[in-house]
Amino acid sequence: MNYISPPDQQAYYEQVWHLVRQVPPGTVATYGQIADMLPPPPGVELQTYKAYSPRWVGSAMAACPDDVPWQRIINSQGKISQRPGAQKQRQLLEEEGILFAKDKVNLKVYQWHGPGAADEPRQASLF
DNA sequence: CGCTTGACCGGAA
DNA sequence: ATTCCGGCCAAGC
Repeated sequence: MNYISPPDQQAYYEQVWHLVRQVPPGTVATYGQIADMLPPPPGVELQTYKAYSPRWVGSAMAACPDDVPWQRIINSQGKISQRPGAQKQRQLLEEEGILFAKDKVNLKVYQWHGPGAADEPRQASLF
């Protein structure tokens, strides 16, 4: 299988973690979605970024600190990618109230819409 | 030093 | 719906 890594892996991972920490309980985001919310690192062509960034997000999840809700990141099909620990991920999501139908969640219902989206708690307006 | 192995995704067949 | 393919790196053994 092909693979490439971001130029500054650590810096990129930290951006991913920062974003994932904002995903609220009871909602999910996809690897590709998280990747698309971040800018391509310096020197990475957009095309290259689009091709590999979802996997970079996956790698970031594999190495994330304990305070990152890694379980809320699933694949673009609404399923939990096969790996050791997948069962626990599903359990954690179900504990947050997410329902699975035939091993997949309905993204139209549970997908996070990004920072500042309508379903997000928000700080009071500055005006 | 030389393998092996990765939390992905969209389009084509 | 399902399988296959390209994308072409770096850490760990």
